[in-house]
Parts: sequence; structure tokens; C-alpha cells
Amino acid sequence: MSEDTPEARPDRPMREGAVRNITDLARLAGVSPGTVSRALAGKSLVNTKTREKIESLAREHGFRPNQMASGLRRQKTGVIGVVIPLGHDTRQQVSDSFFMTLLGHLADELTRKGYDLMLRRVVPGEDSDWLDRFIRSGMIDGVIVIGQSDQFERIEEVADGFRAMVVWGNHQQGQHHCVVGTDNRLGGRLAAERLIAAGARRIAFLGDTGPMEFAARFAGAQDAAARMGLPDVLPLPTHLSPDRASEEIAQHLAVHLSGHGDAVDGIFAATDTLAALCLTELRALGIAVPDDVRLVGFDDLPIARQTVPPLTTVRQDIAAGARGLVDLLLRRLAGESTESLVLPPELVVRETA
Amino acid sequence: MSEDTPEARPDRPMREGAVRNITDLARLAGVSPGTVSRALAGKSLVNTKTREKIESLAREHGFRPNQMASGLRRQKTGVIGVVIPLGHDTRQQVSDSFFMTLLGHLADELTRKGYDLMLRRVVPGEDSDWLDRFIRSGMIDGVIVIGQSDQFERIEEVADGFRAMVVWGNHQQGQHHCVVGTDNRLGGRLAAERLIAAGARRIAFLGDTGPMEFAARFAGAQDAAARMGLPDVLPLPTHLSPDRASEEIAQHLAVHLSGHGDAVDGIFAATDTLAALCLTELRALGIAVPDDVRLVGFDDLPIARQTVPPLTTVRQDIAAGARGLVDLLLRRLAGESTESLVLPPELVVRETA
DNA sequence: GTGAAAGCGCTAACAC
DNA sequence: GTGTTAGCGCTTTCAC
Repeated sequence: MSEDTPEARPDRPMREGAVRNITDLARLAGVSPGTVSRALAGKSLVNTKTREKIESLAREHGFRPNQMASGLRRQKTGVIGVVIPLGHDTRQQVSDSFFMTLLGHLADELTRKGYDLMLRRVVPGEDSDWLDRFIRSGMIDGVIVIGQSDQFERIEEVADGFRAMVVWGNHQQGQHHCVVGTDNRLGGRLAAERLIAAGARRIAFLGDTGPMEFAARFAGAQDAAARMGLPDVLPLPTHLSPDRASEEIAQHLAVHLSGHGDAVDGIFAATDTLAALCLTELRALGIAVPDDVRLVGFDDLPIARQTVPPLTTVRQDIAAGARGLVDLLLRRLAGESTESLVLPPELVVRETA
Repeated sequence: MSEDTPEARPDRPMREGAVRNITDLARLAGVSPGTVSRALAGKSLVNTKTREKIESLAREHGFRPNQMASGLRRQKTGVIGVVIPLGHDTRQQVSDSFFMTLLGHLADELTRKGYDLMLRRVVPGEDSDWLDRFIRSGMIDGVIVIGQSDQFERIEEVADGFRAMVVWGNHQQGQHHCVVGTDNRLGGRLAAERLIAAGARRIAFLGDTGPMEFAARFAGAQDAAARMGLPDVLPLPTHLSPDRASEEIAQHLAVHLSGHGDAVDGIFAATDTLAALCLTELRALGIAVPDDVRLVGFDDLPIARQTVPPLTTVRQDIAAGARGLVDLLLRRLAGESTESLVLPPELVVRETA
């Protein structure tokens, strides 16, 4: 792993005298390892002259202190774990645009704060110990959980004994873990209200109602329907992976849009991805949107602007979510106790409702 | 932090199950730390009885060996770095669907092989040292670079002194770094040939030709055009972020599709994302696809199936790419020297050409 | 302002 | 099979 052939780099300023650690550098600089450590860490108690010498030597030899050793000694790693539990729908959750976009913003935000990001995807079913294992690995200072999936209970358990955790997801009355997320119930209400305002009377919810976030969206839609004296919102369960979802959607549409008395005339899709798929199926069936059926999505992903017609949806502010997650986690790391952060959803009216 | 009160240990044998390290556990099990280490590492030289006792004790106390300490000692971390250089287009590259999907597959694949994934996004312009810094951080055993961006030279430099690196990108005659990627030039040729077969005579390439991958796609299209005796492929540069790209596309279309003599009648978009955007703009202008203009994308992302009409495109096998990256990297870690892996693109004909 | 020394938690010789 | 010991590379008192 180290130098395969010692004399392979004759033209480089580091022959076999490679600087492998702080002690090597100390020898070169004629000081003690302690001083090098202090200089490179930017501590104040080092002579400017000495520091400059050490820094230039380090640069010249491309030397950087080993973060593992440093981490071990200081009992902190400078790494934040980000874990995506693939609870309810093993496959596609992963490349799910929403989570991936959130991940991108998290990476930016953590970098800005000087932390590295360790990514782990886990399948809770196969491994009930997923969260503990990560936390106790000794590799991370704290953890951000992206999505509660169906693991609410397990997360709650862990939260009691471990402060350095923040979760993206839905907020529930009296829960123990610190969560950042959109007010899904309100979002669901906004969506349904829009469908109703656009003329829908028989509303369906497209998507799995198992995960907390989705359940809350469903409940919000139900609130709105009830308040208007409309029939209950009809759940149309699907998986998240495009292939299966498309099939399932086609079947649902065949059953519930056949034009008889209580046909569905408004669909609230749990995510924009599902909504886009639904739009494709509706088009295949020759059903006009929004004339025959109104459709509202959730997330406001880029795709929402590109469907035909463009999708009316409920926006989640992903960037703000990422900032919130990181901010709260760092404050917890610093010993503060923090409240959960609930972000307001925003209805974006385009052309499907 | 370190308790210099010697009797701190004997006085509190183990309250609240605080097993902090292998030594604590050893005391509990009545064996030496070395034995615990061996037992937990699954080495063969431990009495079955002893091993079981240690394992059950570890489970009971939720103890896991500290990976940083272990890593430090063994001089390997079990972590692979994944770095996304944001060279040419700082912003949207990130949440670019293609890279994010690749990242998801990488995460799966590395997990299967027992490695953790450390993610870093870097802006090379701000920090010329980005790759060295990561490699020498001591936190990773090897690195996968996602996309050469405009950093080909820098990657080449580093590759000479560091074996444990594999790069996603374009393969170039005689390059030093090990690369996995689609044959972009061939892909470009396939795209252009399809446009021509569909009746196009004046072909444009939509996208920045700076990054290597894109340059190769452009070159491939050019090959095809030249071979058929058609005029040179017209480059229509854009950024990658949807907002700017949409604007730029609109301008390009205004100039080159005005219907006069040499109007463009075939567009090869550097990515599906760009193609989808382009389709939206074409629709807005009332230009029929594929009748007035033929369009081919690249990647075969999920969105390609959902555009209206569905997008003809060139598929990259992302999962195979991820497997290849991981496989090659692990083989290099094991000391093998490896060839680059060039994957075949596949034309997927749908309805835009 | 700098050096010496004691570990952080773990593993791998080397004994026995 | 198991205990003992010597570090991995770094930081941080504590002296001076």
C-alpha cells in the first residue's frame, strides 16, 4: 500500500525520506512532535517563525496529520454520519430524488461547517441494530437520519441515550427525538383544498400510507375532505420504485376512474415522482388533466415543472431543511438542547389542479 | 478527560453498563483484552466457549470495537472516499440525477463489500489540493472520483503516486489513471446516427463540450456526421443547472430553428436532463418532435420514459458502472494492477427520434 | 514557547 | 488458547 517501489519517484522531492507522520516532520524542522502538532493545528502558543517553517515544510512534503489518530486522541472525529433507512420499500427509496437532493445539500452544509460526511444506507429489516451500530462505531461524532421510514420506535429508543442525533421526518406530539421536517399534515391539507377548489369531489391519495410522512399527508387531506363534507379520501397504495408503481397506478386507475357514479376526480400523490408517473398513465388512458381529473403532487422537485401539463404541487424547502438539520445537530454537539424544527409547506399552483 | 485518580476504576465496577472499550469487556469476561479483540474479530484461535461468552457480553452491553482505534492500529480504515469534483459548473452538478444515482449504487456496492463510504464534494477552483488532501487525510483506504470534470490533469498527477484510486469518466489513449465509464464517443455516434436515420441533416449538440465525457460525445456525433457527408455538428453550449439551461436553450432555439435555410433539424443533448428541458422549450415554441426536429438524449434516466413524447436516448448502465468502480478499486487495494473498464452504450429508441 | 511523556482504543507479535 | 507487551500517529498536560 505504501510505496510499491522505493525509488519509483526519483524526480519528486520526497525520496525514501517520505514524511509519514508528525515525528518525521518534527525531525526535519528540528523541533519536537508536540510543537509540530500545535503549529499545524493553528494553536496560538507557537513562535511565528517556527510555525512558518513547519507549515512550509508540511506543504513541501504534502504532509497532513492523520485524522484517525487525531480523532482517537481527541475523542472526536470531525465526521457526521448520514444514514438512510430503507425500511418500507427497499429498492428505489435510494435514488429517490428528494432524498438525494437533500443529501446533496447536507454535503454542502456539512462541508461549510468543516465536517466530513459518512454515508450509510441500511435495510432495517435485515439488521435491527442499524442505528446503534453506526453510532457506536466510533467513526462519527453525530448522526443525521434521513427519513423515519417505518423505524419511528427504534429511533425513539436510541434518542433517549444519545443526544447527537437529528432526524428528517415528521413531527409527532411528544416525541423524544429531534426532528426537522415539513408540516406534512398541513401540506396534505393544502393539496386537498386545492383539488377541491379545482372542482374535485371524490379525492384519492396515491401512495403508501405506512411511512409517517405519508401518513400525515394523507391525514391532512382527510381533514380537508371532512371539513368540506366530502367522502373519505381513498387510499391507493403503491410502491415507490417506478416500475412497480406504474403498474399499480394503472390498476388503480382502471378500477376507480371507470366513469361510474363515485369515480375519483381528484388525486393527491404522495410525491412528485408518483404524480409524474400517474400523469403518464392518465395520458395513456386518454383522461384529461385537470378537466377529468385534478392532480397535485408533493415536494416540488425539478420534474414538477417539466411534466405535461406542469404539475401543481406542495413545495418542501429542501435547502432550508438541510441547513436546519446541520444547524441543530451542531448545536446538540455543543451541548445545547434543541427543539424540533417544523418547516411550512407551500402550495405551488401550476396546471394540473 | 483522563482520570488521574487511580481508584476511579475499582470503586465503580460497572454502573449503568458502561462498557467503553475492549478492556472493560475483558474484565467482565475475565479474560485479557487481546482475547476479546480476537474473539470479536472472528479469528480462529479462540476457544468456542470463551468466544461465545465474550460475544454475548458484547451484545448485552451494546459494545462495538472502536473503528478509529482499530483503523489506526491496522493501518486501514475500512472506508472508501467518494469525491465529486464540481469543476466546470459549480452548482447543479451535485443533484444531477446521473451522479446521484451512481452514488446510490456505489453505496450499495461498497456496503456489500463491507466498506463504509465517505462523501466529499469539492470545488477544485477554490482548492487545488482537493484530491491529495482527501487521500492523505488518513481516513480512507481508497478513493473513487465521480467525474473527471475539468480536472483530468490533476487526477493524472495524483494517479502516479497513488494506486488506490478509480475514476468514473472518459477513457483516453495512454492515460495513467484507472477509469470506468461508458464509451462516450461510441454513444455520441449512435445518437447522431439515429438522428440521421430519422431524417436529420443539420445536427446540433446541446451542452458544454468542456468536460471530457461531453467532449467525447460531441466528437462521436461529429464522426457520424462527417461519415455521412453532413455539415459539422453545431455546438450549443449550456450550463447544467436547469434554470440557466432553460434560458440558454430558448436562446439557442430562437437563433437556430428560425426556419431559414440551414436550420437545425436534429439535436443531440449531452444528458437526458438537458433533453427534457429542451423538449419543454420546443413545446413552448410549438415545434413538433420528431417531425420538425429530432431529439436524442444521453443516460436513460427515469425521466426519459416520462417526457412527452418519450425520449430516445443512449443508455449508460449505471449499476454496472458502480460495480466496476468498486470491483476495480478493491482489486487495486489488494495489489493487483487493473485495466480501465469501458462499458458499451446502448441506443434506446423511443419517440423523439 | 517548547520538550517530554502519557495515553486515546485497539491489534499483533511473541511468549508460555 | 490466552496473556503480555509494544506500539499505530496524534494531542495535551506538565515542566522548564
